Amino acid sequence: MVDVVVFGIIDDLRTLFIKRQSKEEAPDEPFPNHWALPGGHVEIHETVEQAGERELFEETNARNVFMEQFHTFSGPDRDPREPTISTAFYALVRPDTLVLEARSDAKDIGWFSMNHLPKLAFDHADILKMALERLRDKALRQPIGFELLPKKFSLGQLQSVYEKILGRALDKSNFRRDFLRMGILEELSEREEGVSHRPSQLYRFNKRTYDNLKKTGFRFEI
Amino acid sequence: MVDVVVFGIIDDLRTLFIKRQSKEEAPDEPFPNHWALPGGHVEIHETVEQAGERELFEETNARNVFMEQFHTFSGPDRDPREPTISTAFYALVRPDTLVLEARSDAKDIGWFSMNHLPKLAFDHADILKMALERLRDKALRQPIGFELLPKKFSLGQLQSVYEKILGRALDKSNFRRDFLRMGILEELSEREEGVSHRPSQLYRFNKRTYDNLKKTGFRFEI
DNA sequence: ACAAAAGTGTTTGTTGTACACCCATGC
DNA sequence: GCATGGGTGTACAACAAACACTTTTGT
Repeated sequence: MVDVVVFGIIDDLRTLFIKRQSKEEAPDEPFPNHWALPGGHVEIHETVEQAGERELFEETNARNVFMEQFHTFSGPDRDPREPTISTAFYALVRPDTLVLEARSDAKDIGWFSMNHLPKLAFDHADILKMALERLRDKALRQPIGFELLPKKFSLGQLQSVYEKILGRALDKSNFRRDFLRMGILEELSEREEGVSHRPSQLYRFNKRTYDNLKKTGFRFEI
Repeated sequence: MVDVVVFGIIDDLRTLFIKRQSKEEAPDEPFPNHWALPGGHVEIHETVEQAGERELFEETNARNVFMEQFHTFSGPDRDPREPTISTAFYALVRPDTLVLEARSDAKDIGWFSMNHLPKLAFDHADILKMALERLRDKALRQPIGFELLPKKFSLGQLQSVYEKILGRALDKSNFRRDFLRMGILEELSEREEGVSHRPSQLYRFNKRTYDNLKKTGFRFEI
């Protein structure tokens, strides 16, 4: 099996859950009416990565999304029906680019803020908890903030993303200095428009430069 | 399935492999006479962690060993017989405490230095490569060097372990300063004996202090 | 003029890095 | 006395952290 923790930013950091069917709709299914992570079985010809991507696509119609395996959960009691082994992934998406769609076997689909979670099915609360830990760890060591932003963004937006992931405030001056020093941001000739304050400079992430730097032993770190 | 990469230090950093049977002994088994990682199936009542521990015990008679899950490998072509999904672990042991034992279905068992590896079965070379990456990453952020040393050790031994894990030289003065500053080493009233140079002070790792420090947000780092 | 966020500069203390050097022991 | 690894001290550069300040926009 695979389970996918989908992170996106809508005001704050949120994750995507799917509502399971009621007792009447599916008498044999455990955790009726509970919210659960998107996921499912691995097909015979697939890798677990492919299965994760497929499941995500089925729910969100999103392709080419940042996704990383982080842990495999197992044990005889995870699912009351039978022992299961499930590899868990976290994915980073931009919610505005998705087309959510509750499939036949799901009643509903929705975003939940980390501080207002519903009751979750199975051990999905544990999976979510670990996903968040890993995401935070990752954010400090690899430039993944961009995955949650549009191509063009301001340093203010970028800082905000990192603050939401890490759950703590960052110093503006230091954040900018550090990020610009790395040289992986490309300054565009565009600026923000229509805001009632000084418009911000827009940047984009230069993946090529980052990849080159990585080869030379450079280590991203916040 | 589970696979276990067992690391130990014998002169340099080595890993434990098991020799598969020959074509004559087991005509239907793939990779005859190849060396392979210890591993096997997950029993119905087990977690993958328990399966990893069991497999390790069966080969080495070692219990209570540091072991960590690091990745799940999958895909239809990993095993020529059938698609398999295997969760991989790395373990840290002290080779002198083990009782190696080639089980019925294995011809031989042995330690191999990372720079003199034999031809490996399946995708075990990939698994080993990732295990080493993860081990190095871990070594920089968590005090695991002790797992490869006896209870009592000198700072020189400790530094040597880290150098072997990381594959690069470390500055003696800085290494000592940093480690002692953390306060997780307990100075013993013993010193090294019978060496033809100044005898070294012996220490032991104080896990309780480390756990307390961790709670206060302390982060081990080299 | 004011609010609001963008953007800059500076100061202070801490840490990383690279050395040079002294110490205790066996041979 | 010499070789060997243990153990210490220091100087410089780089960096983290905290904070105050200036700039540019819309209302």
